[in-house]
Amino acid sequence: MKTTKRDKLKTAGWAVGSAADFLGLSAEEAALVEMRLALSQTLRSWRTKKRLTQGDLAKVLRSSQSRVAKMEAADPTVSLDLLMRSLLYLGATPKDIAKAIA
Amino acid sequence: MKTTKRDKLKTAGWAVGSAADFLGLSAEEAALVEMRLALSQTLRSWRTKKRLTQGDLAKVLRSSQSRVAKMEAADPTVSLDLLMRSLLYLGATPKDIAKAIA
DNA sequence: TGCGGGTATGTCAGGACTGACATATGTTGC
DNA sequence: GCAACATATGTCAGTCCTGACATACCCGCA
Repeated sequence: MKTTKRDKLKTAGWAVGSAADFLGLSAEEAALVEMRLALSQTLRSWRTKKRLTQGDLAKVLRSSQSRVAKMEAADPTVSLDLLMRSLLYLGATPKDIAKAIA
Repeated sequence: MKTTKRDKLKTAGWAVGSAADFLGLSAEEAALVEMRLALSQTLRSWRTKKRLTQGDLAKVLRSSQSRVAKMEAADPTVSLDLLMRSLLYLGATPKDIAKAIA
């Protein structure tokens, strides 16, 4: 979790669209980060809309509360795979996911 | 590579839209498979449009020809992460990716 | 103030993914 | 037929991701 502070800094005070490139990130890496961010926010909004706690969602996913927290924090250790799988298990469709990252 | 035959079977004779659920896959798993399929096809079409060989693309990605082949075959051992990263490095945007999976 | 439910952060063993290599299977032009 | 090139398939050691646990932080409430 060594990049946590940077990430918090990054997501803290900035508009979503402009996030994630004032460090030495290539365009591709920046796009990846923004996608991770977009998906994590979408995940949280779907979860809260369903009035589930992170623990509840963890049970659905057969994962753990801490991992859900990391997903929603767009922690660098969570993959896009996991984020997408989680959204699908929350009832989102590929279309919803597409809308989130577009 | 133990599920190779199933995958080949799966992708071989069927229309794209209907693929990937005539085995015991949950809706979520099926959606995941279809996304992998859609991305792999998109990857191939972007690569060929640019007239690159799998080897060329591998060099861009700092990967190997065999992995590129597996990506385009939607091999179960390639992650959505890798597919997306590859598309981005081919010049695709998140919007393009969204369009592919929608 | 202290409690209780919810969320965040750090860590780690084990499993999944990756790049690389070897090799097989096309495919094209001679 | 056979090179030369492109793509496919199998395998494996090293790396990264995952779930789980521990623990800290944050409220709202009594």
